[in-house]
Amino acid sequence: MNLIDKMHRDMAQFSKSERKVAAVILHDPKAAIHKSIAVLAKLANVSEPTVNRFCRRLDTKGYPDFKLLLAQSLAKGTPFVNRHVEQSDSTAEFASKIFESTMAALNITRKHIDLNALEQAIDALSQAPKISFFGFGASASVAHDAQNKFLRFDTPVFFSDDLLMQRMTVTNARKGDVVVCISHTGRTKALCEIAGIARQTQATVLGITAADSPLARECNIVLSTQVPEDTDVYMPMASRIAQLVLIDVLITGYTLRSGPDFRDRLRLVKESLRDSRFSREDAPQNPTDSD
Amino acid sequence: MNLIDKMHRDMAQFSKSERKVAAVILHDPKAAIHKSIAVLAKLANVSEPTVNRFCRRLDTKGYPDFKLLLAQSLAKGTPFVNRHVEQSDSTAEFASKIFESTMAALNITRKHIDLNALEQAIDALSQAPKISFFGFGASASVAHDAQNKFLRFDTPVFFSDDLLMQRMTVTNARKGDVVVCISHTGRTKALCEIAGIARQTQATVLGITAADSPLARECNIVLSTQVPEDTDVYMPMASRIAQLVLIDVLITGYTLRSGPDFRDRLRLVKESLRDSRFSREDAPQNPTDSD
DNA sequence: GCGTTTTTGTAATTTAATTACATTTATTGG
DNA sequence: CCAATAAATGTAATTAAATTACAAAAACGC
Repeated sequence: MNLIDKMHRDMAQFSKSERKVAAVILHDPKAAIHKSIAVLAKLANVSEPTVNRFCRRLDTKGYPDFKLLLAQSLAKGTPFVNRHVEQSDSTAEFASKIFESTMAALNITRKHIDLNALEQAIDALSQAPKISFFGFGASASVAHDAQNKFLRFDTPVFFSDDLLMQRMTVTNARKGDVVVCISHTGRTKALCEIAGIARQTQATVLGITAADSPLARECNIVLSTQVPEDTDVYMPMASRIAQLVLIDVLITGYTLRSGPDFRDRLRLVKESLRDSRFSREDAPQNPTDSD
Repeated sequence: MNLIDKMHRDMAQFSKSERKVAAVILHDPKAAIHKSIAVLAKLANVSEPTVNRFCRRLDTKGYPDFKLLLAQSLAKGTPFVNRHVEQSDSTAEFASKIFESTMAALNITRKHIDLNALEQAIDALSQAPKISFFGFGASASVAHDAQNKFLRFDTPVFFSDDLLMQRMTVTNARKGDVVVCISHTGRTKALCEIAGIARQTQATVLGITAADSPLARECNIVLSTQVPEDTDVYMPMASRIAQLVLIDVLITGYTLRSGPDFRDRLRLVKESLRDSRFSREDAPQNPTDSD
């Protein structure tokens, strides 16, 4: 476990002097790893053995070992954090922030993924006679993207951003069909309605949305994208990426479950794209590319 | 820079004894960080000062400092790597692999981003009387997504997946207009053609594509997505995510450059979406959501 | 308030790391 | 091939750092 978290957690159990040591270290852990036990003791106004005892209390072999673990905690600790873009940011700064926020969002989504729901979702998709994708606004393009991916298989796939078309399609869903509803907030009325209609047709409704949202309650299976609320400053960015990667996971599961036969067909579809593009100068044609 | 990589890189310049030290450390770096200088010296069959000198050669303050940096290198080391999905993977396994590969791709793209090109791109977009997005296949949905984002501003934006529409639009481009061409491979013939036409109209052609590709050569500004070739096993996944995040960076830059006035307008657009969704039970309405 | 336990500090000890210097080993010009 | 020189390595001494043992002080219960 992370040493810094541990220090925060055990703070209550520390003695007065130990708390002083912890405070100095936590104030600037990066600097602390370059201090000797004597310097640190002086900064905390305690004796050297107190610092040593403090290290032992945190299950380290001694001060040098403690510094080593602290250094590792710092290096590992929260690799990517969500950082807000500021008006004053340089191009390099806000670019980095956006990349890191996105990576942080993916990391969180990965950690909180409900494997059970994921398996159910892949099962349902694998056996579905028909699959349709719904979403509005930014989620519409996620739905569109999902359709593109599933088009490579021979299961009929539907997507439209037209409300009437959507309602018509979903009304005709049959048992076993999968209706995928995508929404970051899970509070888009039109989409909840679609999900509701789908439920009545006995189709399997799969939500890629916020847990415990109105939409989630309409769904049979929910894959939640637990992206922190404040991730998207001006518009949904990281949350949408998380949705897309979830779709990637779904289609990978679908492909794996379809077995080698289907994967051969997939390769054929890709090879059919060859003529539409320039050949590579330096390397053999790669049939896995597709744009 | 990573100490371990550094050791590998500088191996040739090391002296005989230094190489012995390096070998022992590299053989099991994790164990090395818990050894004293005496133990390490004995293992490498060299004297203690030789180990010390070795540390200094790697620009560390001494042996303890070296161990600290080594520990950090180990903790940090390749946080996310591209790992292939195998037929035998469990759901948890391939899900993790996809998430990590995507994060790895983003990490690489972030590192290799050409800040100069990025600034030029944002400048061009900020001043463009008209912006259009082009892409085929998987990149079409990226282009579509880009259009969605830019629609929130009052600059005219165009996107279509119809080849004729695209050609018509691009033919009418004026100087200052920005034509954004998106392709993972950069070898899609139709897109290169579009880019070529755009160039003749004196519009600024911005490519989000592979460096040194046929498409890249047609562009005025290139933002390259340096995703390893083998990232996308069955279909473009990580590369497309990288493109999307690049779009996010572009629009953020665009928004920042537009100043506070435009950002107010953006908020108004978002607030206009309120009625279309359910209110939050537990928290105030968040005007930044939009799907 | 007194005995007990816990906490903290002082001083001594041990261990580790570094420096200064000597020796060996390679390198080059004649 | 052999000095002369430079580079590399090791030995021993020095210094710095960390730990231990023990004593003093503070906190706690009765």
